[in-house]
Amino acid sequence: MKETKQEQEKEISTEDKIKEAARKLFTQKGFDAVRTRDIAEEAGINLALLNYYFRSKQKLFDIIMLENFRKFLQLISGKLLAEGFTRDEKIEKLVELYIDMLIENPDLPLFILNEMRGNPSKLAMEIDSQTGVLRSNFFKEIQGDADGKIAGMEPLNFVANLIGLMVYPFAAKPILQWVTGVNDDEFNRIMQERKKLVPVWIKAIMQSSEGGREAASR
Amino acid sequence: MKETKQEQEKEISTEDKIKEAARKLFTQKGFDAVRTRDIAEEAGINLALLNYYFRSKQKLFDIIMLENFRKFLQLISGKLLAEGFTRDEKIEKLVELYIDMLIENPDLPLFILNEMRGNPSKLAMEIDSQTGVLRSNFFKEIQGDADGKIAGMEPLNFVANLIGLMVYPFAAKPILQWVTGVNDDEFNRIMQERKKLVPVWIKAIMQSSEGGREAASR
DNA sequence: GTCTATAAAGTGATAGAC
DNA sequence: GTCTATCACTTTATAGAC
Repeated sequence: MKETKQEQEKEISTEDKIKEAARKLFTQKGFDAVRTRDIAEEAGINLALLNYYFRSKQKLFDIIMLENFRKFLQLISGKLLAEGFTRDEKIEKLVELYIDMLIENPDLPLFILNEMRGNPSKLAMEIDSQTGVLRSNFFKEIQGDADGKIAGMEPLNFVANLIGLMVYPFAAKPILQWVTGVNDDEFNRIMQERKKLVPVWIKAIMQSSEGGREAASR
Repeated sequence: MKETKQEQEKEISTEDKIKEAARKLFTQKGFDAVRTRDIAEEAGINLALLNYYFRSKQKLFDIIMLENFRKFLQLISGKLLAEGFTRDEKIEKLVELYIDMLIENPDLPLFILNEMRGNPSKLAMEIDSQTGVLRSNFFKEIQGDADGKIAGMEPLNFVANLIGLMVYPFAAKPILQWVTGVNDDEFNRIMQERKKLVPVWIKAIMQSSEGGREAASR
């Protein structure tokens, strides 16, 4: 019989089918815009099964949300930053890992930005405990100056610039494609190039900010 | 009688009260997350009046959406760019105007990003005709090179970097505040400073990208 | 585990009195 | 113009048969 373990080509449990359908839709459209019926249809199962496996739409969403946050934060909190690399090397590796992840998950940035808008503190604590990232970790690893600044910049500016240069093109992908007429393949090619470019730009920004204090560093 | 034109302190028409309540809620939370009842309550009026003045929730949303887009695009399409300024001057003025606008309307970026995700082309054409911005205008004014690049960069990279450095801190405001522990006042102070910093950073980025082709421009 | 049928609550919109 | 009451429909969630 063809009833063994691989019926057609992939054997996915019903629970996972629902979860994957939910991940896709929730990440793309957010909690309110998705109906449980959409998820059931996308998963190819009956509506009642959703409540059988996950107690409610909200609980299913919470699971997806936590996993999405973890995916987004694990790179920042990763051991990478703790190894023996220089600051520039840390930035180079972080950018490469991050942009690769973003090419695979282009909807993640907007999802995160939207979720953080609503419940920053409530979510944040949950995430902190789940991922083990104390929010100061990132800074310790990236080396602040004696006055708490990074290369002469406000920490907020440094983080905003670094994360923004990585994340913003993905959050604004439709706008940028509309403005520039770039198609999906070209977009991904440009993002690949940005893996090398963003670290260069970040260094240029840091040098322009450091300029005022120490005339020559080498 | 106290029934003249200024009863308590401000005389706002019911229609405008509804519109302002709708603008606030729609811009903050998006179409799906807002109930018509929320708008009515926020406006301090009855639910039925919403449908009396605006035929439906959707029509009310469309009005807000168009106004939000116009606010976001008018600076890019403004006459500023067409005056006799140099490229650097154009960037300086654009950044200053933009960040001032964003400080006044911090929810605008996320709203725009979310709306553009769904219906880029449909919306885009509507906007184009409403605002009179052909999407190429911005590039003409900002001076591309002979090969279509801007200071040696892909146009998409130039736009993403420029807009991203202005917009991203506002889109990610809660995250950045959580990570850095910065309060609202400090955040706004840093954004004020960014009006001067972003142009400097953009120039640093352009120089690092131009480096490969022309050794010295001055 | 999976389905159909339906309950229970929410939500946009309108009718009609004032 | 503004209100109350209510309709019509959607949506989440569950009960119960198989």
